[in-house]
Amino acid sequence: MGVSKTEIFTKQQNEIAVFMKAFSHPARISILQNLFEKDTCVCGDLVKEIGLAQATISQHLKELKLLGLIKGKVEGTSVCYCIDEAVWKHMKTLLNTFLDHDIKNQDTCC
Amino acid sequence: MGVSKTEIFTKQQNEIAVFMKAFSHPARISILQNLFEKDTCVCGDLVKEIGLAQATISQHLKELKLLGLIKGKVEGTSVCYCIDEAVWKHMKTLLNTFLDHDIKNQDTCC
DNA sequence: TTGTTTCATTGCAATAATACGATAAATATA
DNA sequence: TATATTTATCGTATTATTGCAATGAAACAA
Repeated sequence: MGVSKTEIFTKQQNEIAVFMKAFSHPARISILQNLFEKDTCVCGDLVKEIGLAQATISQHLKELKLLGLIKGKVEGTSVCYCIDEAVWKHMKTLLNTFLDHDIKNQDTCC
Repeated sequence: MGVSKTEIFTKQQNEIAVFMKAFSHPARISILQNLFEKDTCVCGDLVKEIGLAQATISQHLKELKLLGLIKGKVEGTSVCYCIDEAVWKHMKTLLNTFLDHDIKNQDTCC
């Protein structure tokens, strides 16, 4: 994309953007929803469930794992993925500081 | 990025991803925070405040406007941008249906 | 009218993201 | 050991995103 100038923004602004980017693709939304609903902990199940190539799902899982939102446990030849509760809570708190702003000056402008 | 296969996901999953993408760049986070804090309603103020080129800020504003999150009112030679409260609320409700999941099976797996 | 200010658009270069086939790596099974 | 199963990684084609200089367009001021 051309380099984002992260250095001119605050740590918090960059961190919010990074989490939001993790959620900016419907495949990753679907993966996380599946993990919440359980049963489909395993990579292969997600591939069947979602309908993208195995390599693609694996790549999306890697991104979520890199951010810490999910963790994987090897079980034989398959891998079980789960949400990391602590990171998820941290993320939610962070995003809410941004989303829960009050809208002022609704009358004085626009 | 290669084409995202939006057709294999639900309407809701795609809509969540679209809003998240709007927030996936620190410049757009900063713009919205500025609009919340008011004073810097005007495009030129945002350019000074944030420190990206005028063309770049204008482009980010366009994306947010296209999504409906902000609206602009021409005032002479300048343009005043504000949050669209209704769209913002809709977005928050939508994102919370995703973010507010309960984490089950924390014991049975991973 | 002429110049000034402010914002949007265009065009381009650089880089990131998406998707998938092919293949490697690791474990289980016969 | 040989084969099958499952996941990760590599390579690559395609498309999207970021950023900015240059230029337009619109409103204002002199």
